Amino acid sequence: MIAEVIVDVAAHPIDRPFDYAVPEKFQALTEPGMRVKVPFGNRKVLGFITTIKDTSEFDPKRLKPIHELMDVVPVLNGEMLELAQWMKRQTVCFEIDALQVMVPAALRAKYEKRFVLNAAIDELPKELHPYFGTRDFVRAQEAEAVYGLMKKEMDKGTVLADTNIQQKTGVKKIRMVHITDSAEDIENISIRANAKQQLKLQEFFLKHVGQSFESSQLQKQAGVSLPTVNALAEKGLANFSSMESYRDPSLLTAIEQKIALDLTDEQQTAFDAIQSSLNTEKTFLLHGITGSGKTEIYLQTIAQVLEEGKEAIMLVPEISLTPQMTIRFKERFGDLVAVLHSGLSAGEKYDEWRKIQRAEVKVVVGARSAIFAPFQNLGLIILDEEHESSYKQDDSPRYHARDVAIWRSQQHQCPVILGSATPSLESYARAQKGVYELLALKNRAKNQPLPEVHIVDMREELRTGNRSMFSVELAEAIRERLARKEQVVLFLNKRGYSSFVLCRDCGTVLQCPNCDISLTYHRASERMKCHYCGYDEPVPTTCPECESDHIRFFGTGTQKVEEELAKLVPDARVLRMDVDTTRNKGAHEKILSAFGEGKADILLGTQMIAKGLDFPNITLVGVLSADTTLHLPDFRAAEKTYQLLTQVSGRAGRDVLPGEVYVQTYTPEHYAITLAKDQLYEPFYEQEMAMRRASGYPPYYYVVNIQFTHEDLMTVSGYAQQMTEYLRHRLSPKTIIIGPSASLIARVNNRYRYQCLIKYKNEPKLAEVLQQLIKIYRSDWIKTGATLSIDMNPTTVM
DNA sequence: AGCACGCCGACT
DNA sequence: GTCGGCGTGCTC
Repeated sequence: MIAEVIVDVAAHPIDRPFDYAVPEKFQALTEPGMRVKVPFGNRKVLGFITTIKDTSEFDPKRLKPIHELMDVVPVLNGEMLELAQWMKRQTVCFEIDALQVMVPAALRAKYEKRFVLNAAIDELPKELHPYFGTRDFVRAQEAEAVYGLMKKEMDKGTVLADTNIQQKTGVKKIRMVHITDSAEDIENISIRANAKQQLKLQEFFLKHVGQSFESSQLQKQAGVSLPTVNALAEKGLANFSSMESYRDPSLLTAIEQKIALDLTDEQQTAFDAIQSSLNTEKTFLLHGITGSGKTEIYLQTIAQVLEEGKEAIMLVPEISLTPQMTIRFKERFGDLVAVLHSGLSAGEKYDEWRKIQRAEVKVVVGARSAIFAPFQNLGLIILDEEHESSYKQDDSPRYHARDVAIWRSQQHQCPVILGSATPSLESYARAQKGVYELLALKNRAKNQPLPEVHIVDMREELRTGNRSMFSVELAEAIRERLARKEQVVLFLNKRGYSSFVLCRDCGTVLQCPNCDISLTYHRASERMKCHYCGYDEPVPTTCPECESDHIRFFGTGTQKVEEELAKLVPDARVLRMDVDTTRNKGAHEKILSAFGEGKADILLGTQMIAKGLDFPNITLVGVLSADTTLHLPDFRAAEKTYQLLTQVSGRAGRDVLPGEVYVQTYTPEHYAITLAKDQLYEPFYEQEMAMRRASGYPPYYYVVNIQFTHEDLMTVSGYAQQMTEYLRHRLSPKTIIIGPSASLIARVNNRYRYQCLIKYKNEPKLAEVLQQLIKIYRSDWIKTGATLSIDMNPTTVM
């Protein structure tokens, strides 16, 4: 028996199956999709079995045996193994990366080098004795000081080098206490009269003869501590066992079950359309304005799917930001829901994943990677806010959850619903062409009017001498809400901005020494940090250039707004939500629920408040600067701006109170802003499509971004130039190749970055040419320390 | 990627 | 003379 294994080494020459002999003792158990420990070269690595076969092309005498099976039940099923190969082709990634991303991080390998004793300890020099202590191994890291001595022993053979492979986190075990079923024994045991605790526990035991408890529960109920339990156990009154358990991440205690709401006519039409296609592979684009009740359609469709005995995946951009979505799912489906989001620990994610694998849950709500939920009988996949860029992973494997969703829907013959108030141009174009079926919700579910949006020309404000961040109109509106005890959301479009330190004398802005980017000020730690390479340093007291002490924190960020706000409305209670205030676990939820309970008048935040905020008392939304995303050098700048403005505006007036929105901008005539005002998606779509057609970007063209990095500027620009020439010669003349040019952030971590862009409509040779390119890179450039990364269908080209 | 093998400079 | 620098070649 031979197993093909994809080993856990991400490198081009290794990116193919290696054959291993399956030892007799494993043969009955071995299956594709299991993780194995295998010898590879002179070390051991983890790998995934992809195929079992009888014969190998490889010289049978040189086949090595599988060292160990890591699983009893495969962690990946056949569908996932096939999906990994598809992802490898589609995203040009290593197969091992595709396999790893499907498995919870807790199961990924942790490698630790060790020295293992291979002789009696007294054969070793005295200096080494303390390192081994009671065990026969020592972690290499702990023995750095005696590396030379160890090496000598290794030459002698008295010490061996080994790699210990462990998964990161395992199954949580809890200790169970089983009380003996003999009341007599309990009564007759002798306990010293002054051992009060033991006597107390004895009494408890008598009341619960023969019963079992979780150790922690027993201690709580009997009012004793663990040593007391141990003492009685030693006397034979109880024994212990360990039981698998799930970690309980739920902050959502005691959720009341709720029943389905009535659908509006529009919702009903959309629901019916989906329902009649439940057993076909079909993609729906559910285009519903903000507040039109898309979630209710999701919930009822899922209910339908569950009734047919199938399972559903619900993707949300980042669930920790939308606790309300989670709550609604739990209200409707209770324990049948698993939740996967970035706020969970590795162990908690693993437990949720196991519930899915064991078919204990039927619905999973989660972020991007939840698309790999190992359901066997998938009946529906939903991507809410399908236009969100977080659905595409920005490092290898650079997959898009939407593409994976559609692939899985073909496997399972089930529909996909892409929901959005502001669909990506790609999706809407596909709907127009009939590739997806378009379902439209044009009215808000509770029939509230759309909020009234005012566009404020900040150039006018400047002309009239208002240099503050708040226009007169917005300031007035804020005061008005405060007087009416209604709530305000202020949105700072922070992209492109950050809190930096500027010298007021010479204009120097503190830069990262390794990257071409300014350092960001972190108030909590009083340090300057680089968001690209992690470099940090203390905040300087004098300017490093001119030594002036007029150097100060220039907070164009939320903190600065908060200060100005305090001057504007001193009595207002302000909650700030940004990366600084949400660093701790559960901080999002806390801030949001505090705001929901009316503990603050104003919520001030960045991108992260644009979504999911659904509170009835919010009647005013202010966008402080709409322009920051608009002028980014990216083909999606207008689309992003339109989406963001629509999303933020949608936070106002979601209940009975009407909403109002103020959008401050220096370019009030831009179509992304004027059309977002009244949520005129289709005109925006038409106009943006015309722009894309003219400039040759998606959805008219497919795009591939190829990036090179090297520590030497001339080398990398040279490679990029050669590569671009190569592509120009190999690809068809209709394909447009842009560049090479320096990336927007031209240096990160002391490495220079160049990129080139391929824009094509039809390029049958593309895959082949890219493989050739990788070959050239592999055979020559990699040796000089260059890196190459290929991003198929990038979401941004900056 | 990691690790061993292999061939040339600065130290006990 | 040896320790150790990193070039290059392989991994079922």
